[in-house]
Amino acid sequence: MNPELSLRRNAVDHDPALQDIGAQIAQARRSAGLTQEQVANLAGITRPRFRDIEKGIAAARTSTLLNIARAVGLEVMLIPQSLMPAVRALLQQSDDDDQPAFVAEPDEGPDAGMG
Amino acid sequence: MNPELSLRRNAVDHDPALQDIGAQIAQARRSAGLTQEQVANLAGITRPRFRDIEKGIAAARTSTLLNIARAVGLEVMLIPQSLMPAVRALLQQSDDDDQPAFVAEPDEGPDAGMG
DNA sequence: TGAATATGATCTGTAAACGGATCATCGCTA
DNA sequence: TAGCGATGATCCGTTTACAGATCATATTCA
Repeated sequence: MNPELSLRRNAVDHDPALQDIGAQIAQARRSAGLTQEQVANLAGITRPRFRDIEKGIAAARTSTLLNIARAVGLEVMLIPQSLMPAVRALLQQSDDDDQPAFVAEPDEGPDAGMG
Repeated sequence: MNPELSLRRNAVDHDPALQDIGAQIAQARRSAGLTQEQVANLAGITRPRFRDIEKGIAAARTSTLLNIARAVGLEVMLIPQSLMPAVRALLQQSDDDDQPAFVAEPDEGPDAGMG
């Protein structure tokens, strides 16, 4: 009774940390130009399962997470909490050089932008 | 037959990447001065289960891995493979700072060193 | 229009990560 | 020697990440 008081994790109770990891995987997958099915095959799981993981619905096993990360060009690393700011700065910095300040649009007239 | 040719993952076939993660967790746990039981409680699992994970025998769920990492002062991060050398350099550097170039020995005379 | 592709979603079974209990072994200290 | 804490290890039952199949919903393109 009183399911609100239960400590049990329901299927609806999605961990935000899992969703965050799923979002990072999804972004890396799109950056790599891969479909869900391709990554699922590379990681040795099925597409429905990979979808659940990308959505943060399911908590993949560590071995599966390693395979997925590598398939999309990422690596799972355990970082001391004290070094997280430095690592974040490193990631942020490389993100900044990745993209120029404004992106060249392939198919719009010269007066289409920034109206 | 020819078990070497089989693609199947047996229970005996322990993934070295899992063992590596387990070793990192064990080292961080000892650095934090925590017992297996303490970390297991902090992570919300039982001690036998945590032992399996630390040994690399079992592949913890991602949610469990996150809880364990935080319990021992670590964080799970997804790093682009291209940035791994930089991150490794960062970890190596802070490891070097942790320990002075030579360790003061508690019980040796002044003429004992660098003979 | 329709075909092809990518993604969302649900179903039935199975394998493995979980809880909980139990016992053994090792190292340390009184 | 006995006692205690930490770790190694195995048992059974439950939960859930998995496989595999199926159907629906865009979206794109001929």
